[in-house]
Amino acid sequence: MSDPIDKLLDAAESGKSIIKNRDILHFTHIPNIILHRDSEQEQVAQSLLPILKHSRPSNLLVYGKPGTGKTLVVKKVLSKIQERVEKSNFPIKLVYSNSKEETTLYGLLVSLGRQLNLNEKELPTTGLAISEVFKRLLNRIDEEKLNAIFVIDEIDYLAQVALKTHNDIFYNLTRANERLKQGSLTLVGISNDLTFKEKLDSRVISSLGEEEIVFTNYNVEQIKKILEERINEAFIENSVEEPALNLCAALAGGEHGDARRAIALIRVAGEIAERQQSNKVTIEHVRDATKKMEEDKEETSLKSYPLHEKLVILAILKANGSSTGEIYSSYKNLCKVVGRDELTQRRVTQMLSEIELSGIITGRLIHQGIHGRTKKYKLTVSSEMIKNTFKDDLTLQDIV
DNA sequence: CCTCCACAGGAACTGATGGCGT
DNA sequence: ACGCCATCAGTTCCTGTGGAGG
Repeated sequence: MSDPIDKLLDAAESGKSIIKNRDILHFTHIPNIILHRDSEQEQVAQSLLPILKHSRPSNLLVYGKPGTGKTLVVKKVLSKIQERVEKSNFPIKLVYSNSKEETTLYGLLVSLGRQLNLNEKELPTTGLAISEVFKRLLNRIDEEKLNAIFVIDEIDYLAQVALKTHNDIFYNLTRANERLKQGSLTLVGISNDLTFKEKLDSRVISSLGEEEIVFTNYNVEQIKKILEERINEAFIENSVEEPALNLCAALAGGEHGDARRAIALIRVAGEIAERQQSNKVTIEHVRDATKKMEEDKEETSLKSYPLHEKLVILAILKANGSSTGEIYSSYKNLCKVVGRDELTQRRVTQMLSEIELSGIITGRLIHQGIHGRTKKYKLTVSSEMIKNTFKDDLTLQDIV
């Protein structure tokens, strides 16, 4: 007679769990787990050594593909150094920001400012000129004689934005020390793209890239070791089968050597195994995990699209494997049905390439001679999946 | 060999939003 | 009250292009 939900919850609570410490299965929660980045840690530490002698270190650039642990290493080394110089007369102020999370230049500067304890009043979230924001950051550093270290993650992304808006933010950042009477500013840039420097002004390159460190990709062996260590801490003993571990390492390591992905994979596999009341993580669980992660990613990105993007996706669904022109007229029909103004074809082609980037559709450029040039798009996800995710959207209900 | 299709995709612009300093 | 500044979705205008068909 008990509620089925209660039953489920009871079962989950009392059921056996094979994961004993979930935190360890999140890539970024590293207590002191070995990253196999000894030499890189050493290099980062080396280049920051001047701090210990109470002087400003050179700016630093760190390269590496995603999931190579570059951010973790930088953070770890910096916080160690910070601990050590805490009480000296050269304490450092650590400021971290990710250019991808803060989509605009303004947002990034504000996030940096907040960490320097500039409040809403001293630094509003909008309304100011960029140069004004920058001035206020420098003023704060100057006033409080801070030795600030700005860690800017995915700095290549920021470089693109700066290039597009013709902003010389990098120049200002790298030359900030010339404007400071007291305190100092050191820049640590982290980038996925080894070639991004070419886009920058040569004056900026020389001061930004005073020191450079490259993180190589993990190979499958290293990924396996990392996984083993995490598994030892996180799972109950002997609950992950050897083949499952190998598959995990092979899947993540084979492509890009992405340790983050490998760890996420083993975590999801573990969760699936628990849900099935299994006491071992098997190859099957890992396979299911890859599938599930893929689907989750697709579903969330599908849900997060604005209305017109959703309409475009539905238009592709109606005319699968067709050209931009056909998709566009199908889209126009859908617009009529839901009673919205249609957007221009230019905008729709742009949307299509944006959607393509997320991997939900794939496009193929085709030259048909006298019949012109088109891109033909195909869905990579099942139509059921799309229908299911769009079912909840009120304006789309009738068409789905 | 030339033409011309049916778009791709870059660049510059617009208008709304939101909030600043003076 | 006013001008200014940054951002964003969207528009307008544009140049570029591989190859079937003449």
